[in-house]
Amino acid sequence: MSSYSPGETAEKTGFSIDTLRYYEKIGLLSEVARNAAGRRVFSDDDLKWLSMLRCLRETGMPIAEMLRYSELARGGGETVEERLALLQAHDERVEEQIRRLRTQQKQIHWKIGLYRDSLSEETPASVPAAASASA
Amino acid sequence: MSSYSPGETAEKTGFSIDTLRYYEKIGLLSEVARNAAGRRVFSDDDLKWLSMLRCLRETGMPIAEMLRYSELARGGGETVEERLALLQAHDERVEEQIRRLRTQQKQIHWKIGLYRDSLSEETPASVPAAASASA
DNA sequence: ATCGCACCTGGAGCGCACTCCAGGTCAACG
DNA sequence: CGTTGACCTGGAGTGCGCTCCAGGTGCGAT
Repeated sequence: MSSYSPGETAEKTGFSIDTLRYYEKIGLLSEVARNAAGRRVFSDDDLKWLSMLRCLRETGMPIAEMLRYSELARGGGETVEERLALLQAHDERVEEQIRRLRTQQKQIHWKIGLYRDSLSEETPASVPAAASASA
Repeated sequence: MSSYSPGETAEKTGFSIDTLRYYEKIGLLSEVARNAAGRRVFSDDDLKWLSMLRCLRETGMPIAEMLRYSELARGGGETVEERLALLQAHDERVEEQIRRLRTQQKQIHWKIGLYRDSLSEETPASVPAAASASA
């Protein structure tokens, strides 16, 4: 197997058909092949590329930068250094993102702790041990 | 000290003055105090609340849900359970977010590795050992 | 007195990343 | 031969979260 209808591609990549068309239109996807009827035919390479796009997208890379990356990727071997630099910069942002999430998660955990405490202080007189018994 | 001008507040919280006004308008900030001239005067409590909002926002909680949380917070002690549940649910999403980022980061690292390899294969004839020597 | 400045208001505008729509084509199925 | 369904196009619309703007006010410094 090596070619996929738009529907299959949407299903496999998690992008909607509309998004696939949109990505092609703005140049993230460089001229997808067509069959006799003018319908898109995605290749295995397209799927691989889409999976890379998905990864970049979900880690928060803006479309403009993915576009830059796509252009480089089309540019052949001379652009490898620049692509490397771009990915490394992005990787650092992802790292930073994770660090921040963890820091903020601590704040959330602390708040959750406060709420837990305030709930356990509230029980003494009110409920005669209704719900929540053992762990 | 215990009261802050809009400008100070913006500086300390990282929200723009416009955003502070917007948050008050939509109800994330419940009637900020005013001085004689009608200008906002933020309290220490406001700053604490804003820091919580910032934390939720940056971990990806949509405004609609922060709104729900704000309403609960205004609702007094009876809403503690619900606030707890809300934060716990959010915490799980944050956890999931971190997991996904890490997974995707692996894909990025792998790609970076490919680029590194393809660069080191390119050197043999060209450069006579210019940059990058040890380590 | 008047200037500059930080702030006020209501409402319009923006950037991003899609998402939806109307109207049309083609292939296959009954 | 008619209908269905997946797909096509260009372009308009959407949702989110701000951000900007015009026009105005009050206060301290010159």
